[in-house]
Amino acid sequence: MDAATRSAFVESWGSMGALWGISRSMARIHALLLATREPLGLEEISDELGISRGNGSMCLKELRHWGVIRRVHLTGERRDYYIAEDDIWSMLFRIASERKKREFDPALAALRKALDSTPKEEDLVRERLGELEEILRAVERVLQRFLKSEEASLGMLKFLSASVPYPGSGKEKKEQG
Amino acid sequence: MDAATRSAFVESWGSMGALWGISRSMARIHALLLATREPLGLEEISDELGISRGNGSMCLKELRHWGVIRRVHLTGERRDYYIAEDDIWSMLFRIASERKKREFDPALAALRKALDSTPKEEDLVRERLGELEEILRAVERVLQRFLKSEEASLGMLKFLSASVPYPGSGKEKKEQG
DNA sequence: CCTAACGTTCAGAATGTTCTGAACGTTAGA
DNA sequence: TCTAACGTTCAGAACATTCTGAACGTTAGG
Repeated sequence: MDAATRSAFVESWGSMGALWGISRSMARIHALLLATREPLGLEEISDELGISRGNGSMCLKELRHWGVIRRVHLTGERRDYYIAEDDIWSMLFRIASERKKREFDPALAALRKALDSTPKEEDLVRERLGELEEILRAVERVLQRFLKSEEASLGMLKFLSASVPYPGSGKEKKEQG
Repeated sequence: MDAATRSAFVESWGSMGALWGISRSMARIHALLLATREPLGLEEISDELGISRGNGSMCLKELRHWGVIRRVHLTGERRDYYIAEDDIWSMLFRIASERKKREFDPALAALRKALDSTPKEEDLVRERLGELEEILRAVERVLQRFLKSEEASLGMLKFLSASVPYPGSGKEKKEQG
């Protein structure tokens, strides 16, 4: 891979970090390690990306915490080196789980409480909050099924992308309790 | 609905704004309008939420732009009033479409380019980037199908939440070109 | 024991995002 | 025409996030 392409990949992946909610630097380091066969040390990484050692150190720590990179030791070398783990899916999965718990669940709970305490005569409000609750409940169910198991979810994703019989114009079935 | 509950709902919805990528104030205004039967004016909204008129004005404009609130005029009143539209789904749908286009698509394109220009002998890197590409391609297909039509997508969501035959342990089918 | 190479931490700097409020334009009514 | 009520805008303030780099702890080798 030529330098320009590698750089483009690193930067794009860095930008997309915002989509998962991880910082630019973290995402760039991850991308660099993904795109490099040899283990890299802190200094190399920081120099290559033009960031400070301190920042690099913190990002590497956090990436290890997410389980997406691994620290390795080369014989005869004192430094720590890092390589990307193979399970990229793991990171996406964990971040999704975390965000659901921290951002989605509390909002849904508050919505339900608001709906409960809305008096009968508030027709319009009940209808609106009810519609919203229905949507979010559906989202929640999908997420629950999807986030149940890290392995299964990847299979589901691939399955869904290929062949789910979405209801084109037929009516919906219900099989679930 | 009592004041405390309404307030809790408004604040939770505000926090969840981050999940869709809209600002706290915008989300809070939207929540307030959802939870109120009567149309509200700029001044009432700003006072209730403790934000400036300027900010309120801008948020209302943007919310109108997303099509999730509507400006109404009360006879004999000079002020503009606002009420929530019923299609909350619309906002979620449009934001999702926009973010896919702006954040997801470029990253996938860069990844594909990186993969193309990775020489054959870089086994490990090709494998890693290949896995990532496979995941993102699956995500893209799901998003494409899902974001095709605003109406259909809501039906899909509810369908998926209830009865999709995810591949428990069977093998995947392919029907798509 | 001393030194140099290295990793880590965190206070404060830099940057990015959101909000405020004063200035301005518009309109209805006097 | 003038005034007051209203909506809008945007420069800069306030705030939040991310990054830097100096200080520090640890360890290997001398």
